[in-house]
Amino acid sequence: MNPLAAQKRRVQKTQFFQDLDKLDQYMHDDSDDTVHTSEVQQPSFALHEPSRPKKRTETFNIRRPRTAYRPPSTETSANNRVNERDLVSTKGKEGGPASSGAKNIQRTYLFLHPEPEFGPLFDKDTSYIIVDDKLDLKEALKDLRTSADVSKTPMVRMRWLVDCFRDHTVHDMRSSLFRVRGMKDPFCILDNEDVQAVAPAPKDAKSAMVMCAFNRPKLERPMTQDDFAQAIDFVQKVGLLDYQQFVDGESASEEVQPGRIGKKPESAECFNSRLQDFLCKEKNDGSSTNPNLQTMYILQQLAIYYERVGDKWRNLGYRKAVTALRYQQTPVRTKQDALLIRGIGESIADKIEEISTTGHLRKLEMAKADPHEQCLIIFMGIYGAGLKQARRWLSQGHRTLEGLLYNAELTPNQKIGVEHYEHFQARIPREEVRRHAAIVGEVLSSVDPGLQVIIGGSYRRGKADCGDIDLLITKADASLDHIRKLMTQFAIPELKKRGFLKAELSVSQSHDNGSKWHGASVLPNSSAWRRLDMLYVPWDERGAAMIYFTGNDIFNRSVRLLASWRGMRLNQHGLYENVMRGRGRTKITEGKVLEGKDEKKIFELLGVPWRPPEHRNL
DNA sequence: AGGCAGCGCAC
DNA sequence: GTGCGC
DNA sequence: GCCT
Repeated sequence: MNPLAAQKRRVQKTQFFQDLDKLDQYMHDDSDDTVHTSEVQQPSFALHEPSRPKKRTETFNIRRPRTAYRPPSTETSANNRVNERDLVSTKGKEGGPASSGAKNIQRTYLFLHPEPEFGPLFDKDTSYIIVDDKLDLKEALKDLRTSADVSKTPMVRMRWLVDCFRDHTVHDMRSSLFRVRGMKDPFCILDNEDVQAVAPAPKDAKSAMVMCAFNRPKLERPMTQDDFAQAIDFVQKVGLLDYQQFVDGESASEEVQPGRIGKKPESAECFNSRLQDFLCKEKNDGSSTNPNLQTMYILQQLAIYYERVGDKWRNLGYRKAVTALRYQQTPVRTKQDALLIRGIGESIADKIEEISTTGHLRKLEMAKADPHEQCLIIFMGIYGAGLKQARRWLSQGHRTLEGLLYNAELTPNQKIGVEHYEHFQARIPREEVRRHAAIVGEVLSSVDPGLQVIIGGSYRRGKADCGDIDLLITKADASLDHIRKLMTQFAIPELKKRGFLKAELSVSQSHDNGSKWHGASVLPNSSAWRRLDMLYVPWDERGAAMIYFTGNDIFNRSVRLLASWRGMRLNQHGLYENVMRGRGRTKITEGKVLEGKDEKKIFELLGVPWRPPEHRNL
C-alpha cells in the first residue's frame, strides 16, 4: 500500500476538526481563499502576521469569509451524507463583526491593551477600536496618542469582539456589556466628567443581540503578548470554556484556590436559571444567531464531563459534535436531522432530540449532582492517579484525601501526590518558574559550563503562570548519553543535596536510553513543592524537542497532523520523511531525519510560517 | 472491531 | 502489559 | 463518543 495514501487516510480519521480549523487558518492565510469562500456565517479569521512581529499593539485585518471547514487536501467527499461543510456553504446570512454581507470586507481593528510597548496606530482606516477590559476611556484615549478625531470610530470592549466571534453574530455594540468604562455608547468621547454622544451608530452595529447575561471571566492576565495572538487565544478559549465557570466567576485555568477540596460547584438550579436568563435575552427578531446554542452548550458540558472523568474518546466525540453543530445555520431538533451531520451519531442525536424537546439533559444533571463525581474529580487530580485508580478508591469507600492518605494503598508517587495535592494543583507564577530554572541553571553550569537550560511549556509561551516547570536540558554537540550522565551523576545529586529537588516521581535510569526527570522542586525558604520536569535533549534534536516541549497541546497535535499530510512525521526527536509502517503499525523504517536541530527549519520544511512561542497558545 | 499520537517510566 | 503523564 |  502506498504509505502516503495510508497516511492520508489516517489523517482523515483523525480529524481534530476544531484544531485543524484554527491551524489551517493560520497556515493557509496567504493562500487563495476564493475557492472556499462562501457566505459562511461563521466569521472566520484571516489573520495576518503583523509585519513587525514584536509589536504588541498592532492593527490587523479581519476579513471574511474564508472557511474551508476541513483542509481541502483531506477532502474526498466520497460520502453522500449531508455534512457540515455542505450546510455551511449553502447560503449564509450576514454575520460576524465585520459583517456587511460583502465578501472579503476588510475591517481594521485597533487593539488597546494595558501595556502597550509601541503606540497603537490610529488612522482613518481603523474600523473599530477594541479596548482591553482593564482600560477605561481615559486610559484608552491616552494610549491612542492621536490627535485625530476618533469620535466616529466605535470603541468597544474586547468582550464585544469575543462574543461576536463566539456567537457568530454581530452583537449590539451599544450594549452596556460591551461598553468601555467611562463611555455611554461606542461613539462617546469623554468630556470632562460628562459624556456625550458624538455620532450615530453605524448600520452594521444595529442588529441588536444581547445574549450574554452573565459575567464573562476577565482576561486571564493583562495582555502582555502580541494582541493579535492574544485575541485569537482568548477568542478560542472562550469558545471552549465551560460556561459554568463563567457563572462561577472562575476562569478555567485560573488559580485553583487551596482548601477547595470537596467543595461543590454551584448547584444545577442556579446554572439552569442562568441559562434561561441567557436564552431569554435573545431577541427574537430572526436576525442571525446560532440556532443551536443551547444544544451546543449542553453537549459541551458533557464533553467537559467526560474530560473530567478521563474518557478522552467520548470527550473527543462530543467536542466534534459541538464543532459540527456550530456550523449549522438552522436549528437541529430531531434525531433525523442530527444524524445527517457528520460527527453526530446515534447517541448524540438522541441527546440532541432530548435537549430540544425537554430543554435539558437528564444524564448531565444527574452527573452534576452525583457526589461520586466530585470525589472522582479530586482523586484524578492526584499526580499518579488516573481514572482507574480514582474509581478503585471510590469503590473502596474512600471519599477524602485524608482518607486516602491514612487508609488507602498508595504507591510512593501517589502518596506524594496526595500530600502535595494543593501545591501541585496551584498555578506557579511566572517569576517563580524563572527562579526554579535559575537554580537548576546555576548547578548545571557548575557541573559543566556547556549545559544549557531552556524553560519550555507555558512559560515559553509567555503565560503569566504555569501548571508546572518544564526545563529542557541540552549541551552543544552533546549526545543524549553524555547529557544524561552529567545529569544523573552530578547535577541531580547536587540539586538534591541543596534541598532543591524534593522528590523523584519518574526518572530515567542512567543505564537505559531514558531522557527525562520528573519530580518536585522547592525554592529556598519556601514550602510550595512544584512539579518540575526536565527533558534531556541531544544537541541535534533540540529543535524538535523545543517544539514538543513548548506546545501547547493543540498546537503540537496540529503540527504533527500537518506533518502527516505532507507524508512526514514529527515527534520530539525530529522531523522525518518516508516513514513506513508494517502490519500492527510497527515501524519498518524510522524514515529519514529531515531536521531536528533547528526549530525554524522544521517549520519551514513543513511549510508553516514561523510562529514565536507566544503565538502557540491555540 | 479498531483507531482516534506516540513514547517513557512506575508498577 | 496496564496506567499514567506529557 | 464517531468513523471506517
